Amino acid sequence: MEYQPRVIEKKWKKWWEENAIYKVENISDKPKFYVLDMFPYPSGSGLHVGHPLGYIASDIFSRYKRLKGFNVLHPMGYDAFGLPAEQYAIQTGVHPAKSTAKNIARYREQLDNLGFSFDWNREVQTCDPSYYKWTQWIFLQLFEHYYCKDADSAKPISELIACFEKVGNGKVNAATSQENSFSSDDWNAFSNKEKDDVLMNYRLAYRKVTYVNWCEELGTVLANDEVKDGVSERGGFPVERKPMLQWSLRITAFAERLLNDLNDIEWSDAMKKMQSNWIGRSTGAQMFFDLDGNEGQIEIYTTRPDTIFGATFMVVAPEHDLVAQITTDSQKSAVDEYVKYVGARSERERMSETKTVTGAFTGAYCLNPFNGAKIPVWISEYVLKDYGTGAIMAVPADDERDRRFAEKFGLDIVEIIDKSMHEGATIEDKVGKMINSDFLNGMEVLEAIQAINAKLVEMGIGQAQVNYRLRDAIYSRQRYWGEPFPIMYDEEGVSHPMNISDLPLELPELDDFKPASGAKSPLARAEEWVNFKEGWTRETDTMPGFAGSSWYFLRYMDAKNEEAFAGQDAINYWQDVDLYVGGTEHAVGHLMYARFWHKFLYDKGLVPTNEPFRKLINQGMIQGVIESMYMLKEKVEGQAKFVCAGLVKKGKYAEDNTTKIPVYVDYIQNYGSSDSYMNIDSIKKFIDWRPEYEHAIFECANGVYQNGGFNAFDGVTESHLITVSEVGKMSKSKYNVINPDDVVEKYGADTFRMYEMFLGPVEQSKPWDTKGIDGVSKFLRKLWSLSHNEEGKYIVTDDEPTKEELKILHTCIKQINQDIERFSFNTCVSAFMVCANGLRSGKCHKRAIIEPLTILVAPFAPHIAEELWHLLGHETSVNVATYPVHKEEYLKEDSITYPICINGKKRATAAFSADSSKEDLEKGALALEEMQHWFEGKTIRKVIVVPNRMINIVVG
RNA sequence: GCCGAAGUGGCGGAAUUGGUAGACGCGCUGGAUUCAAAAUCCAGUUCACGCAAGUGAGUGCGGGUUCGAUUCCCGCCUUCGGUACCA
Repeated sequence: MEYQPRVIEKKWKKWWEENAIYKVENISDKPKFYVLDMFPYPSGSGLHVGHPLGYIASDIFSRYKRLKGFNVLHPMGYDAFGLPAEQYAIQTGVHPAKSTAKNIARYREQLDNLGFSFDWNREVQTCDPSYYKWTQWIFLQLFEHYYCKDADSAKPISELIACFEKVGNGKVNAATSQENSFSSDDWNAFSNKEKDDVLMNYRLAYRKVTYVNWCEELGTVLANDEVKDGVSERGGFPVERKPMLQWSLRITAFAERLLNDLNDIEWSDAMKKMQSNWIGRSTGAQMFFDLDGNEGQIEIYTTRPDTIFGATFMVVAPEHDLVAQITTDSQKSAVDEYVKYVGARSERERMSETKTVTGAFTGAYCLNPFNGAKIPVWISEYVLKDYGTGAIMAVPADDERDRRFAEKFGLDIVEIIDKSMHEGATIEDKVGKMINSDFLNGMEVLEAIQAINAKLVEMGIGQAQVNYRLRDAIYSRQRYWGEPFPIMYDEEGVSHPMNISDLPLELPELDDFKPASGAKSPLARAEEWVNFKEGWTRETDTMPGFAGSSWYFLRYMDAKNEEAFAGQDAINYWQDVDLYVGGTEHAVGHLMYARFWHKFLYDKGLVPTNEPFRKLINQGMIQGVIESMYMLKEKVEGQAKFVCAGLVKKGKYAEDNTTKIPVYVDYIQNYGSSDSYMNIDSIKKFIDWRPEYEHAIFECANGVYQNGGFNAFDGVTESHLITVSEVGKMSKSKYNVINPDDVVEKYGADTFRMYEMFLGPVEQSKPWDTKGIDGVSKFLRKLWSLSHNEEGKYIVTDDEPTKEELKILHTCIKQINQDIERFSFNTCVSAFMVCANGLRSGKCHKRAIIEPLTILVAPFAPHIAEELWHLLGHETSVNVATYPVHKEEYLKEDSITYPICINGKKRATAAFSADSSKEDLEKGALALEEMQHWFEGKTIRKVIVVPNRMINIVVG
């Protein structure tokens, strides 16, 4: 028969399933290999062509590893808790569990359509109680542990309590937010509530006051990306920063290990750098400044303690606890107003708008501990409450932001470092000699830092300190669709963990998913669930998205275990993930949290490895083309009016007076290019789709279309309404989502898989374009035709292959091997094409060539490979074949064609026998007739011969 | 703003360690086949000048190192991802 992807793909999918070809056992003689994809959030718009890019790459690699003799774990599941399902529930009343299940079913169908080799027996869904039971369990483990810095390991909180009972906290070296020290007598005298509060300062999962984006009008907490310019993206309502008591995870305790262990894993330098910058380790000093005429001190952190004599003012975060206490009456209104202004600004805005300086003076002063100088205390948004101590000493002479602040508010600038010896040194460079700095004068910067740190300790007003930019992770969400906290509060408000035997704590049924009053999670509405016992309440917040995704890769190892998050035998066999494929958008979020959880489990002895993901490769995003029309903001004669982008460009209509209305890309001619446009047909399709624009006006450069008629200006019959083309995320709202099902329906899954790979390097982002797919489709037909004649008859022979045929095959084997190992799948596809073209022009139909080629192509195009494999007479799957190995002897060349260059530029080529010596090559090149005119009137200065590469003649 | 990545023909991209820039594919042009079309096959296709042989230019922009730079270094521009509650 002829190549019919629809028929053979269906057939083999069924066969694979019936024969459980992709089922993986936890016991095997073969070496293990774990290939993992970042699991998807099952969104309502379904899978688009961008999602499978990484899945195809990892599937190819998994199949390749299986053929190479590994026992490969290659699972898939769903990150199924999340905001979109909850918002959908609020809008439609459909329970998130229901819409999520529906979306998952859709995803599964779409994934199945692509011929992946997932072992679906191991599927996980984070929203499944049998899964989140263990998410809750791990949370409780975090709750019941603290971080011991001496052991550099997490330890049970019970050991800490025992220590408090005996000696208090004075000798404890732990990661903590506890500021006061207490004795064993103090501890034993504490009430339960006081003890709970103290322990919260040590637990790895703990409660503290943190800030959320609160929108009063919407009655909800907003994500940062739901806030634009201080107002909610939906509706444009004001948003304020509101303090709330929330759960956090003490990830900062693991900061040093998260940083150091990057050295042991095979991630790209870019990815490691992003993580290490996120952790942001800095060495500096903690310093205390007495307040002038006020009780207490200001604690600051600085990386440049040497610049203390240039500190002409202090800046504390507007939310800092001290602000209310130290602000003088005369400054109170200014400070209050400023605090209010900052409250309406997102953290991102505060960080990014560094050109405009804002702030307010508290009226208070503190004292320089070395010379007693009075230093004014200001507040400004550029100092963040959660970074360092939330207060800095400002040194305008040596810090860009401080200088701008000083200039704006007329504060003193005292030069303290003479950099004249260091030409080109920037303000950040730690070089130069100290001036105007009392006892530091004349020292080099690095020397001065040492000296001042010693002095701080001596005077008891500070010390050298390591600080991290990394902050503890806020773990509470005021949402319904997440894991409930297995935490109960008693009459005194003391937190108690639930018993493991009572887990999972399932979400209560609700029919209204809107937030409850007072910034409370919707769970607060489930009163019976919350007040489950007289005087006791449950935590009503739920866990964030990263909870379920921080450990899911461990669950795959033993997905059905009811006794543990995964059995120890399974974990000890699979160890860790050998290859993790996912997008860079998770660089610092998910990947950091998962590493943190893994290290915690490692400390507990529950996993054998210190790091979860040995090798990481990043897949780029496949973007969509967004096509939109300009619509005037004001209606014309009661009708919407669309205008050609050309007219906007020429200035007939101002862009400010228009909005962009996205249009289905299918309607557009030349979509994705600068001359994309809509013709009359497109406009009609658009109106069919959006009937509200039935009578709208469409003005083009050459005429106006309205009510079904085109009124041309110039006798033309075709309208050209130019549209705006942009590249961006594929999303439902942009009408540019391409469903892989449609592509598979037309070309087959094998073509789709190979085409996605052929588009370019996996790591690179690129816009989707179906146009080029024909080339890959043709390739597969060519591959088919190697074993079939024009009538579709099977024509494979047992003839001996020629030297040339063996060379083509073995070149291909070598390259595919090399390229898969370096994850260069696009060049693999090219190599296959070159091979098929070569064999076809030689009319090769020989088993000795086609059989190895079939195995080679199986990871990429598994369906056609399985069909060909069985046609070749095999009973078992091509998946259990043995991968071919190339033989160098077939690749040897008798002669090599060298480029002959003049001053590095190719001017001719010439073939020389492969065993020519350097001298022969030089002589031969110089003697070439076509080269002679390049030597005329010039001197040959040098001849560079690189064997097997090139010959370069330097003339001048 | 900060952190990270990318930029090569009309388009997607190749060039693995500093050594023939444009493999492979799309598109386009011409031809074969066909009553015609689709499909298929063959040839050509970086740009400029030239009938041609050929000559010159050329990997975002500006410099540098080198016999030789898409590749290394310095300074910019543009686009994309992240920026801690999108996932």
